Amino acid sequence: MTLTVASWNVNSVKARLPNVLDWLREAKPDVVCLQEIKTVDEGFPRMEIEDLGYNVETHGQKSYNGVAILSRYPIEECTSRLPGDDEDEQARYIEAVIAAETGPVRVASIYLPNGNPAPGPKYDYKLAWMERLYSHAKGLLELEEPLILAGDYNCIPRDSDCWDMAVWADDALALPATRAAFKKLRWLGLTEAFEQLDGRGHQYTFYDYQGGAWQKGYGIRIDHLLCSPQASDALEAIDIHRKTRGEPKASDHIPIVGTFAL
DNA sequence: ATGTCGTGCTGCGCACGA
Repeated sequence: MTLTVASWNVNSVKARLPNVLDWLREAKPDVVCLQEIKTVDEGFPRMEIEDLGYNVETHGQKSYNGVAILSRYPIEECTSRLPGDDEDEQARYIEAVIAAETGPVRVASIYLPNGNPAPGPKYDYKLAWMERLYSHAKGLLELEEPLILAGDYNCIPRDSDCWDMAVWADDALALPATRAAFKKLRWLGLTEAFEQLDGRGHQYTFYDYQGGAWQKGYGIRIDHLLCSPQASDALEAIDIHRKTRGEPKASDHIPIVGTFAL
């Protein structure tokens, strides 16, 4: 059996509904982690997606942020709060246990803060959020189960993951402290799926709407699947579905899809 | 730097976030 797990920042699920439905019909992913749904739970196009055979869990917010998990398999536990800050109102995390054929698989949909401008309070929030994610992931890894933390990490891990490092050097997505926090997360024992099976430079998951970035090839790789050892051992393929970026009314992000023997 | 996009109110143009 294989389980495909995708991550896609859709930049408004309501504005993107035709694109999302087309892609679900074509790619038929088993599990999808969505980010930036930009709607409250009641506004999520639940029925349209359920009609394609998905169970749906959302953690929405008005206007900004918002995450969701779609699954062709039953969703067991589901929580939508990253521990560590009771004051945090931003909907950036949802975690669920998927009842896959071979057993439970824990999946989280992550929308890590952008952090610009840096330095500043937004960057402080980003780094604090990454520290909270680190602490939470540490606990999850102790469960020793297949775990996939999928999402828009707003982190460019390497210079070769962007089209021109000179442009991004001072950006919150590439600053040394951002990379260090991302590295620290991986050092817990999480494997980045793309790095494990591919690792080439310049394989982007985001192209800005501005300045004809898509046409010029000016992209960055910021959407990642981080895998526990039990998930990493089962990883068979990783694909970036570039075709979606060329469609009318495309999201600025591209889905990344992992295939697991789970 | 910018030939951008989506949301929602200050509302039919603008501010904000990305």
